[in-house]
Amino acid sequence: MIINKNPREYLQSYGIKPSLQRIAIVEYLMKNRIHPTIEDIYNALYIQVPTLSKTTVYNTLKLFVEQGAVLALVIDDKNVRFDIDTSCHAHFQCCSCHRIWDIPVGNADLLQVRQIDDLLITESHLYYKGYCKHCNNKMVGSSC
Amino acid sequence: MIINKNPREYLQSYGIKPSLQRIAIVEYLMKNRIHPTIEDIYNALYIQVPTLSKTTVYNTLKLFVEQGAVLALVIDDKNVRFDIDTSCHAHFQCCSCHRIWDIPVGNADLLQVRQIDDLLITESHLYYKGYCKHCNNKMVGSSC
DNA sequence: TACAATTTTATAATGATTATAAATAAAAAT
DNA sequence: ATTTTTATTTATAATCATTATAAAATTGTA
Repeated sequence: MIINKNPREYLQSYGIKPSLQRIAIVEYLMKNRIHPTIEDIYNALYIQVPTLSKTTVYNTLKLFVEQGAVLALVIDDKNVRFDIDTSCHAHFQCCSCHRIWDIPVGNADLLQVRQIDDLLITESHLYYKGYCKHCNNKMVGSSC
Repeated sequence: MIINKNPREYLQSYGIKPSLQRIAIVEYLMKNRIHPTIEDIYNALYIQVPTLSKTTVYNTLKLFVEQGAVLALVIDDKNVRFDIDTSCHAHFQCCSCHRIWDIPVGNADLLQVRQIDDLLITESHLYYKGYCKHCNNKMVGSSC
């Protein structure tokens, strides 16, 4: 799935009707590949979409995830993060600044959605935790 | 690290002073390899340790995780799960019944704690989501 | 225009987790 | 053994992400 597509078409390709709010949200996800929280998205958009409500952000992301247009990342125990890049890659979260980065996976075999035992697997997630360059240098306090 | 060890020695080997409550909790984790939540642990133990408080379960698990005696699993967005098996393995969570199982990893390379770019990696987690045999047969509703 | 369906919104409710500070227990010192 | 100090446990309240609910606004359609 190409991400540098116009937001409207992107939504439609996943069977999602493109409303003003939905377009603003995908657009934000396309341009800000920081694995944002609901809060991040809301804070960034309520200026340009003044009527926006946080409930709408929750509802919209739930819809996007259900339709497969966005991936929900459960890595941080504090907040769910969202990733519009649904292609095969891993993540790294810094225990100190809590930012999340994409990590390419060399051998993607382990992440291939496949049959294991009697389990029907629909998603695979690989993530690392540790300290980013900045926080490791500064020796800033942990919280993982 | 051997898990079939007596709880007291296990705690001591991680530099944790073995109190009554702490022993009850590791013992529970050793005998019930179901990746329990705080709630699960509390519900199972407050009968045999009547003074037990949920705050203690939170505090204790936090200590165990900090000392490396137990692994915190962030897979389910609802609750953190705990695993006393800190050896290299993956997990599977059923989107319907929310149970979590251990999955062996064939090639553990991806999960090896190592240096990537400028990142200092301290933990790796691989997990799958989908439907277990029981829920897939019964076609029970999702919630992932 | 009027009707129906969808989407958005504000508000309240839920529920996991953390903060706080008092109570208890254990260890050390006298 | 008794006091003093430290560590641990506990009850309670606070926080904060997420969900539920129902009303309001918007869109599509006859």
